Amino acid sequence: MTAPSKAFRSRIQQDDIYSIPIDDFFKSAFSVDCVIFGYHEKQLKVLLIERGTEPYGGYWALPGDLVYPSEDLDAAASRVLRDLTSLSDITTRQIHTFGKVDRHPLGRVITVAYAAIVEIQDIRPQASSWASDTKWHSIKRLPKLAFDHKEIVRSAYDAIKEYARYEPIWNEVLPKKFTLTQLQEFYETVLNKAFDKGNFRKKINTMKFVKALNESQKNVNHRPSALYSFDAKAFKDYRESDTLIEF
Amino acid sequence: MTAPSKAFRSRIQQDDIYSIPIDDFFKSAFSVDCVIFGYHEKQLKVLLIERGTEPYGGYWALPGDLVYPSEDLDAAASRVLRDLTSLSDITTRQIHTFGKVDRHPLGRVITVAYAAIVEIQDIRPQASSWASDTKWHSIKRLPKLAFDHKEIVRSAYDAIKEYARYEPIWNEVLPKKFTLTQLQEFYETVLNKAFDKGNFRKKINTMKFVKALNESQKNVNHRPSALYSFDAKAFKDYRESDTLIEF
DNA sequence: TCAAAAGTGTTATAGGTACACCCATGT
DNA sequence: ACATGGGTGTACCTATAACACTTTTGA
Repeated sequence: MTAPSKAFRSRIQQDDIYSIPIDDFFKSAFSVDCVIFGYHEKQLKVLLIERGTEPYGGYWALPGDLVYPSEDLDAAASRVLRDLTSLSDITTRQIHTFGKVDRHPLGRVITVAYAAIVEIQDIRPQASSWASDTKWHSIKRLPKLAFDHKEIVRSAYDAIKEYARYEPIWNEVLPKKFTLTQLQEFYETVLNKAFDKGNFRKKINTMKFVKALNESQKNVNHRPSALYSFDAKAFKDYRESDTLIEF
Repeated sequence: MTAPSKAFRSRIQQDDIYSIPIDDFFKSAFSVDCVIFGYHEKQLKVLLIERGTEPYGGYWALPGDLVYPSEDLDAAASRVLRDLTSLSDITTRQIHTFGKVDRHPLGRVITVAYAAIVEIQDIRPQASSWASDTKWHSIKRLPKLAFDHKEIVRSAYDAIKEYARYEPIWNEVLPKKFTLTQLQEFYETVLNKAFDKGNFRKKINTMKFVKALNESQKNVNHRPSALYSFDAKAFKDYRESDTLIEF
């Protein structure tokens, strides 16, 4: 890609900005930042990287990168996620775009925030090629973060709670076969809210896309739990119906 | 603002993109596009401008503009809205950011979509300084749109429906004193769904922030309706409680 | 037989849906 | 008196919440 063509620069210009040299509009950049939530046994965490360089050297920050000139925005988010976790096929959800003038001390950079949720055990720590140090931090006790990343995390956390209420995001985290207790613990952790066991199970029973298997746990020192799985086809049907269940 | 400093360009660069000249990251621009919904008497419309120049000359498009180098993102959206409608103090809501590589035929431009809703009667048509022609189009019958603007409108429409379910956005559109029928018509129009009169009124009665006034309509050839108004203080209390009402 | 967790049942209340009916005003 | 929209009441049904109870396993 070469410099923006004269045609591009004149065509894209609007009448009332004639007083500002058009080149100034090309002194900005855009990035993606990923809020990667990690779930494991009633713990919700966020994957942060430690910055090696200024600005905010030594601070913890969200993994992110500039978007390649010939790379779709969503693809950039998937790439950051993949480089850091070695996981592809993870659903990333665009959350919000942050564009305050002074949010980056060295220039004008707007950033598009994405969120994803993974099972912590599925990830080899330090798998990234470019993050100097990475660590899972409990969502409840975050360190000081670089840039406006605290605000980005807060926003992504709110968003993931909304997603959890309407979509089976637990399918991205729980094992293929899971127990209802595991499912309840997931909801309780993410939504930070306790549910009554009986009522929870009644509600799950109304969800046709949570299918009981003819299997149960083995070698537990209590009554073994029945195992359930996510039924993608039933979920598709449910999506197309108009009776939506929420938490 | 001058060209990005060497320091900025080297600091912002990440290790794994060394193969791409850093200058290429500054050949892009970002814009805001506004989906301005207009409501008036059971009609929901979108304000479009006619493009005078290529690309997409003659097409209808969303009002939008490049973001000024020293302008916050949200401020840019407010500016576009204000220039076109002469209205300030309108709530704009960021919807989504569109960043496909090929979405702008003349270069790499990502755009942040914002939505707003206004009362059509509040606007002097053609009030804009830079839009060659502007027109309200019914949400149900949109013309061919420039760029990916169809997708943006779709996305904003979905978002405004969600907002309507949880927030009193009718307060941005209905007169200070309104009737319950007007309120019901607003919901029916925006959500594209009919409600039972009695049940609707029962639900509204549970909302403490819709306050009955001791006034009624005058000079109507039927039983005059009681007038209601939005109670900002009661709404604040409601927001801080945990029992949220939705449609 | 005990601990631990799975799993079920009962009851009360709140909220949603459908629908019928009455009311106040101008013409 | 009638057309027009405003406004209310009831009966039914479903969803939710609180809570007590029974069941199955390994140790």
